Amino acid sequence: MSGTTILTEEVEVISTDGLSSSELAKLFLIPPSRWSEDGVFAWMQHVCDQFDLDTSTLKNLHINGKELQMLSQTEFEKRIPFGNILWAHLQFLITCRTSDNPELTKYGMVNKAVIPSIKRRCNEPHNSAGNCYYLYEFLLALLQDPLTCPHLIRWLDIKLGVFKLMKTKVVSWMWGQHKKKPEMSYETLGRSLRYYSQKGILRKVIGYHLTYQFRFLPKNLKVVPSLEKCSEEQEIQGARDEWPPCLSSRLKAVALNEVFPLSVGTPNLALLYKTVTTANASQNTRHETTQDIRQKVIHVFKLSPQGVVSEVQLSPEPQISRPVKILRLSND
DNA sequence: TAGCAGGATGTGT
DNA sequence: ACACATCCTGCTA
Repeated sequence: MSGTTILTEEVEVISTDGLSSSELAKLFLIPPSRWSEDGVFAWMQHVCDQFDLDTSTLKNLHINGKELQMLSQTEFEKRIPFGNILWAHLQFLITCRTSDNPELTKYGMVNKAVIPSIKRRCNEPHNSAGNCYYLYEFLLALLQDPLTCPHLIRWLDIKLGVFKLMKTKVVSWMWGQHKKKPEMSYETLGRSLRYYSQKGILRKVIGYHLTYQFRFLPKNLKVVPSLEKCSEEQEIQGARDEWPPCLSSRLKAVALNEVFPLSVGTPNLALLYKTVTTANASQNTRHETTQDIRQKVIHVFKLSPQGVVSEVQLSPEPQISRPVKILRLSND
């Protein structure tokens, strides 16, 4: 698809390889039944791209939105490549448009239909466990989905892996749907996040509500450009203002030069942070500077997958020369 | 009132 | 065993 393409009767967009996020946003504002063939193709391409699916099989598929919506689920899954995923996503879009929940509509909320499509990631190689979809993966998926990021959850500092939950109730609800726990609340979800702090997967950013830091990120992290309209720009700026550069630099100083990538064996990533310096750490941490800690963390990370988890805790005021407390956590 | 920390215990795989 | 889910007490902004 190239040049100017009419995606619907109303929306004209310029596209080369797929649509920009703003173009997608326009497309999603139109009922799927009114999408042109190119509109349907753009949507499919977007969804496939989100889930790393091969889009080559879509090129010879000539179907418009009206025809698409007339298909039963069985017909849809038979005719359309990755039909189960695309079906789920289509139902999600339709539900968004017709939901009587104003908040869900406003934020393009995810109906449970979208969850199976996210589940697709369970089949990826880095997940060796059978029932493998962890909360942190779920959050990462939301952070990479323009339907949920930045409305429900957003990066405050993507290089450092710092993110904020914008709509705790909705995100918790989604997690509950995924886990078939309709009573899921942020209180419960938050408890799980605190377990992640113990395991070294996340770090709570102290002094910032609903703000956490991934200690590892996937190499192929998809960055979602903002889909917000002008009316929401102030809200976005507000969120940015809550994350001053000075805090970024402090986190950087005490934590890592960069957020380490999640690599093969993601479910065991906590092990990556374990260190062989158990004895040394217990004796020598009282007068360490942040620079010492950073060096140690990097060193330890490179050294060994065995040992204890080190957790650096920040105080509200930056005092670089002051000793920093290290919480040592061990499964022993 | 909501967010947060973390202990105890239950549940499903 | 693991990864939560639930419930709880207590603290803080």
